[in-house]
Amino acid sequence: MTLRLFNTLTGQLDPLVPSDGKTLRMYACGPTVYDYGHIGNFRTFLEIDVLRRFLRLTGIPIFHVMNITDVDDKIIRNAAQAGIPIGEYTPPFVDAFFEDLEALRIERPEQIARATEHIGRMVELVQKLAAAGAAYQTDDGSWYFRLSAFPEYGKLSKKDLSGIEDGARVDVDEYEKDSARDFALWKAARPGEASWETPIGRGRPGWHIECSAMAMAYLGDSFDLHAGGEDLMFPHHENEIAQSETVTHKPFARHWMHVRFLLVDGRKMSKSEGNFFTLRDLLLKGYKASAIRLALISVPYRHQLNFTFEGLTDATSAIERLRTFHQRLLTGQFPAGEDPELQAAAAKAQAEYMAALANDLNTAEARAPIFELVRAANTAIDQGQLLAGDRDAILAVLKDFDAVFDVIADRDAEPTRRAVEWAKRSGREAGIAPALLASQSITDEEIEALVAERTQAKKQRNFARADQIRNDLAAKGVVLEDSRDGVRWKRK
RNA sequence: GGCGCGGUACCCAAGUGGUAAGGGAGAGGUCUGCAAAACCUUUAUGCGCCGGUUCGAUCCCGGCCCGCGCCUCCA
Repeated sequence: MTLRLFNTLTGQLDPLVPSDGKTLRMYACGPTVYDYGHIGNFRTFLEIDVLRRFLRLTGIPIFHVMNITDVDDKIIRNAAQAGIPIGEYTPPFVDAFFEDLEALRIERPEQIARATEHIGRMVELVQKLAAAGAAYQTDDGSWYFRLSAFPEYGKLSKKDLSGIEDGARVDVDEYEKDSARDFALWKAARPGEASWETPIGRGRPGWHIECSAMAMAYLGDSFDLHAGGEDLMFPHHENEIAQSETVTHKPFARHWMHVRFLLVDGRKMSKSEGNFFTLRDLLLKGYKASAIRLALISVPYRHQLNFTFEGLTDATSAIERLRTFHQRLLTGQFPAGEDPELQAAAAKAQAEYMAALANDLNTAEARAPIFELVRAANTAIDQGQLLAGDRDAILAVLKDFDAVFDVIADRDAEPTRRAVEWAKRSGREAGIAPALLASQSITDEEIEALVAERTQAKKQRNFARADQIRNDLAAKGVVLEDSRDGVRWKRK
């Protein structure tokens, strides 16, 4: 099964296959570590994670490089405000970023590349551009890319820049660029700012150069896929193409994937609008990491996703349904054998699931056959028709579902616990939802003991005591389910 | 102003030139000591509005209305 993925460059669905016939080599723009990641950031990383996981499910190995931008204007500004060097300012945010990825079950790329560790590569690239006549230095020592050196500029974002007047919306006063659209490759050192002494002068890299340099360092002049948020298409990715292809005269990335922005309550998320959420904000409100993951990946990546708390609640319920069903399969007793209809249903769900994802990662469509199978199987179990062979076939489908969605296996406790600890440690207790604190106030062992006591009470037909225990637990967000096979409990 | 996307039931949302997946929520029922879970029934003769093409359009074309994104740091 070959993934057909929309390619920004060609404007159509193109098959995504490794050009070397083996490993898919991809580069995805990572975070600028000036603050904690917000859900918009994570939507992009989640969608790229879906891509990775689906490729692997189809048997394609991946070599995925992700940069970490640990030097840029915002970092320099924030570090200066904090009164510390950028080398001290960014590490906590890098750690937090990886912790957040883990919480959301986003797989770590094979290669992480930090900008500050690749300055030499960037300098070499600037030198090559200068040698090619595509870069020039201004009086203050900064280097710029000469846009006129790359006639294909705009081919990714389909922009025709010929009609744009120099200086129209660009600040031309600061530096003496040849053309207002020329972009910075290297920024000359300014007093008090982080800088490196290099053959092209003392300074720091412009933003775009790092991705060109690091992508080529790890993936070569040409590679299979480059991905990122839609905002990066222009100018960031356009600039990467210009820098890279001017030097190599080869196509930079063959395939470009752009993830659409998410909206919050119908508006672009921004701090000034007051609709800005970090992952940690949501965890502290009591939403589970799995629900956040599912909510953010359930709308296909090329569509705007309108994030709401209701959507998070919906996702929570959907996950509960899947987990309850999964548990039912694992703990139930089923006679040996196979039911032809259920076998066919499982095979159909599997096929439709894969086909949906292969169609430009249509996650919304991919969910449907899974839930249809859940209903069919639940019905069969209720009627005593599900056999061991059917259970195995259905579990195999769920396994493939979770290979991409990764929400059935319950790993929600740890991220929440860590978020609460972090909040307490950093003076953010006010952000912790009371219900979450209540839930955290009881241990699994205490719950087990109360459940056992309730079972005893029920045997003695002391329903008053049994209900009291159930109500007490409910107050702490613990839900009980009685069944023939015993009592199952879960934290809401 | 330029470029682009979207408007599908109470909410989210997929989708196709031949008559509307899925999830959530609500209502009724089965089961249960009561619940929960599960299952069954139910909630769009309808897919922003108006024209057109067609035997037939939610899906194609044109116009209009509304919302959103990008064009500048931004995932």
